[in-house]
Amino acid sequence: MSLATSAGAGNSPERLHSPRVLGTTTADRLKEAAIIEFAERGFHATTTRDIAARAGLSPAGVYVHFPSKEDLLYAITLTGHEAALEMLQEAAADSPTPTDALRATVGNFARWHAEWFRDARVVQYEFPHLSHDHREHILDLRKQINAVVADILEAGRVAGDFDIEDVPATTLAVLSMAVDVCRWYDSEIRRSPESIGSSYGELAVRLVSRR
Amino acid sequence: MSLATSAGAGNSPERLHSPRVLGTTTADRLKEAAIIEFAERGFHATTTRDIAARAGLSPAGVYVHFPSKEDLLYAITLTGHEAALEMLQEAAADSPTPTDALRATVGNFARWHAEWFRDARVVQYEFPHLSHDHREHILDLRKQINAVVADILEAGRVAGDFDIEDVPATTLAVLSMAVDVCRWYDSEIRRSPESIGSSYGELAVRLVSRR
DNA sequence: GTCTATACCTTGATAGAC
DNA sequence: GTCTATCAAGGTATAGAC
Repeated sequence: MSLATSAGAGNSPERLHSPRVLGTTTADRLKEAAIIEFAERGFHATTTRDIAARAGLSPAGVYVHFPSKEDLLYAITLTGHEAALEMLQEAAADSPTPTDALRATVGNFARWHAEWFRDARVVQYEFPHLSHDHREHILDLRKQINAVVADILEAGRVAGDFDIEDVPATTLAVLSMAVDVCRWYDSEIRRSPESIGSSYGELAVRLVSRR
Repeated sequence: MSLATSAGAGNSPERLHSPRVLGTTTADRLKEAAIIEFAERGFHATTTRDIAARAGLSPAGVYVHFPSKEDLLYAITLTGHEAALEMLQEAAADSPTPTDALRATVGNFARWHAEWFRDARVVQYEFPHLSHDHREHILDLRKQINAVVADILEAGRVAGDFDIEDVPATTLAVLSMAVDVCRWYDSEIRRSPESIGSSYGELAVRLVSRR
């Protein structure tokens, strides 16, 4: 599945890039289990016994695949950030104008935060609980994510399409809208991730377009 | 200090309603200490020993004032939600038009999430870790907070000032922008809470105004 | 209301058999 | 690679003196 198809429209029926490969190996099953537990109760409230039980292993079985609980969090966080960044870069590359690029990136970003809300919660809320070195590495990916949108806003401002006072501040506000989706979205919500994505894409365009 | 003065302008130098009374009693000192610890490391990662030490008490001293760690979280969460709701209601009441009301409420809400970012993080991120009964009660306050903004958007839509397709969805998006401020704001950030508030107020107006 | 001392439990992680 | 058994540390909360 190529993102190219969904990037422009923002409402294609196929799922976005999965932030993980599903259940292929035992390590993947452990990541799956840990995502569900971390998202539900937080990193520190989750025990390695919870994770092992959900993955169908004994408590000791976890440590064959990950040296510590924090390494498991890091693996999940890394995969999640890489998936999100890749998705944004593809969406930006496939868009002919800054307006299209903004709609596609913010729309897909919001959609991703709904579709993979458990992964997103771990990515966004458990990030501060990484070890120092792991956090530094992830921070680099976060800056790249920010830069994708900042570059679009700056290009649109220079081209005269956008009316923006402060590009970094507006980047933050626009990403905030999308990130916060994972806080309130869950499986009970009636609206589809595609619908959320397309409306957030439009909101972002509205927020910056010259009138 | 009345909020009436800051509600309209959104950039007055006085601080917004404190979500707590500072250091008056031992219970307040414990709340202060717990806010710092919960905001920094999360509810479950914080030990009652951490809180007691920061408040200058022995580990056992906490239980004279709060029956459990969760009750301490509830007390903080309740005060925080009440302060935020009161602030929004005053800001809305002091505004003559829907546009002014939206600018004032969203602006002050964003400003509050910067100025009291530690309190806000506890309010927003530790909410799921409350006990069932406590969570239900807080949920009621959250619905009232939502309603303040939803009512403003609906009034502006009916009056023809705003161009909104879906009022509940737009309410969510606008509040999301402001709530997410507490995720990235901290004492290192150069921008003042007042400046954040006034620019987020403008962004909200831009997002819904008929052009 | 605050302390010291401690009960009792759960935790992350390891040892060693299979 | 998975298990059972277990450790050492640290957790929340309580008892009882002052």
